Amino acid sequence: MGQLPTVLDVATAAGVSRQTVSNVLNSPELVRPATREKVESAIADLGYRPHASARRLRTQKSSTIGIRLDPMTDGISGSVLDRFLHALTEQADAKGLRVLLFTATDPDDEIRQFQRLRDGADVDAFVLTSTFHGDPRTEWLIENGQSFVTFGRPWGIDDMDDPQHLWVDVDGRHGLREATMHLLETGLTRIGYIGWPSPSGTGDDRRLGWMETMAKASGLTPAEVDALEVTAQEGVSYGAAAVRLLEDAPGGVDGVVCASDSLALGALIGSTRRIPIIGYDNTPVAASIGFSSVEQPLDQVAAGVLELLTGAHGGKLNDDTVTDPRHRLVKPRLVVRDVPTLGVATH
Amino acid sequence: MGQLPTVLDVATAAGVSRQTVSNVLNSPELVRPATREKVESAIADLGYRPHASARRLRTQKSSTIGIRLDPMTDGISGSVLDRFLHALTEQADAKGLRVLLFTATDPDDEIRQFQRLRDGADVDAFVLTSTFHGDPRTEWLIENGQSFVTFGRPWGIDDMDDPQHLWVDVDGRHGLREATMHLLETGLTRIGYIGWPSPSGTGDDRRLGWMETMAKASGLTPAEVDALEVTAQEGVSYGAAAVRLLEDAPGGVDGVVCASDSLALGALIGSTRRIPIIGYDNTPVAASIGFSSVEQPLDQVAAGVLELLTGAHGGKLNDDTVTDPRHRLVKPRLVVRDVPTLGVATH
DNA sequence: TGTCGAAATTTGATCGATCAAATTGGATCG
DNA sequence: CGATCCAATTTGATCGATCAAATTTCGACA
Repeated sequence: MGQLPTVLDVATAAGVSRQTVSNVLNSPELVRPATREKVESAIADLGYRPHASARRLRTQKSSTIGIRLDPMTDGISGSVLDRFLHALTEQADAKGLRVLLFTATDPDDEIRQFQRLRDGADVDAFVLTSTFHGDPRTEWLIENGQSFVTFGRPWGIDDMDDPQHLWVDVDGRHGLREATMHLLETGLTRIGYIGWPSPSGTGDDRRLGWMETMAKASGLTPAEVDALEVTAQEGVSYGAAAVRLLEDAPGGVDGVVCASDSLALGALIGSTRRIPIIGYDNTPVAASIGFSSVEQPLDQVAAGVLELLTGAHGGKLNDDTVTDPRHRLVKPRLVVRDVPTLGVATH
Repeated sequence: MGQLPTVLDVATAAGVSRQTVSNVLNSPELVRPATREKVESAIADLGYRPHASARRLRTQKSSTIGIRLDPMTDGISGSVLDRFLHALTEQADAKGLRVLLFTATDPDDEIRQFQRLRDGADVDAFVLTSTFHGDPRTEWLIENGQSFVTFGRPWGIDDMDDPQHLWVDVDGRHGLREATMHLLETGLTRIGYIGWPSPSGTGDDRRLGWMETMAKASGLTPAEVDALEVTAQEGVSYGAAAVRLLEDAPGGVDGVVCASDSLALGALIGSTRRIPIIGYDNTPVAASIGFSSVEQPLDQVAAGVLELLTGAHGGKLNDDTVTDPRHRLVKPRLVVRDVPTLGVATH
């Protein structure tokens, strides 16, 4: 009860040497099956667990991933990071990796944290979220040879195919194609779009999905399609204002797809007619209120991140092994729900 | 560029020994000011950072706190854990502590994780959230002499004052007193309550706040007050159904306070008259839609947790030092917002 | 000025694991 | 049957820091 067992205790119990125990753990193929079994049962008997810090000191690896906890992406979609974090932690666990959190007030501060965590050998890779155009963080990480993967494409034109930049992202364009197509298939024609002002990497990508679907399958003229787009800042009240614009315009709208659940919720609240509205992110709000939304497959994103991180190049480029692609683009899924009866009493 | 500097490098540069450098870092009072300055400037020059794993190996402490990431407290209030986590990480950082995440599928699995993390010397304390009556986790932690603090009181009658159990919690009763009083002060009388079915530690506590305020300040008879309470499961649709019950009952209601924002949102949606409704948690949804809600001071909770953890007894009981209280009860704050115009077009 | 005790600093050992090199044991083959 | 080679295992050294004990320096005081 007093002391935790060490490799030496296990070795003694199994009648072998330290190193053999270590080998059973790290390179089982070097150990004869009979020996391995002896050691394994000794490990089980003593309840031995390797001492993480000792191992890290020796190997100079931490088996830990650092991720910044955003200062609450305030608004409704904060839960996306939350769910991603959960998926990441769960799957990292399964691979023997730990997830360490940190916070930062701004990108420069975040870089300072990178430095601190790297120097302390606390983490050996980082996962970045909410990347943006010309992000100084990825630049720093690349320059300093740090392993990292971003959740989100680098939106700068040049960076997108930078072989040193590993990324995983969700194909928002595909998501909005699905959403738009879904409404068109129910017989509606004039599908509006409420999105964020350009330029916005993610926003422009989603918008494109709506636009190309409308061009192809709505039967409207390009000018008519253009008139069905409204841009609004992120936020429920902006969504409400936007939907009114669409409804009051000549021709009106039959349905609306939005760049976010916040906008969709606003649209739902602001709408005077009961038209179907589709959001993005499938947040708990969408589920609670009951409107359709595009769901990001965050477990697939997490899996992708870990694959890239632990893959052949271990997050670092290795010029000759160009087997795996250096990024993953996963497809979101439309979750269809009935139009909710917002603000209308049922009795 | 190649190697990170170690204590020895710093010592050489400053013309002192390893241990002196170590002392400057850990027990500055042992070092003469002149020497300390020399060492400090050497540290700055070389950009030295102590190697966390080496230190942990030697001291047998990890300076790391483990916290379980809940499997998405699905519903709207998930963001509470999120915000708590953020506050905790931020303040832990400031104290040189790290926050390590883990997940678990059920309490037993969580106990297995405790064991794993303890044995690997990965963490030296745990923070538990969502504790419940007769929680096996706290039992295990106490039995095994593990440091921990819970966010949430132990609701079992016996456990509440268990000196081995450190906890921090939010005074929900106070929060509902404030909310109820606020509505009474605006001249309303019949304030209804939508809460969770008993027994529910948190729920019963909040309900009490409403009840005692009504008894004292509403001028209604106990029977009349009783009639203003409706219990509902957590969830938007249940909140909507509950508010209808209240409105349709003889006498109706002038306003409603709820045990959660989900219920409040439901009440808002389900309500046919435009009565003020107050939620609990001040989630992003409350802020977006714009209804009043009771906000938990999560940064104070985080601060309390860390104080207890790093305090005199370091999270572990030390029978003779009974100076600090072993728990903190912090007061929430009512965030007042105008009644939203849900589902009513403004033009 | 010399002595003594406290303060400041240094040296040697250690935490628990893995790496690198050395050693042992077996099977193969001329 | 003995030399050779490969597989399996062991031994010694090390990662970077702190602890414990030994040593030096310093200041006060007789």
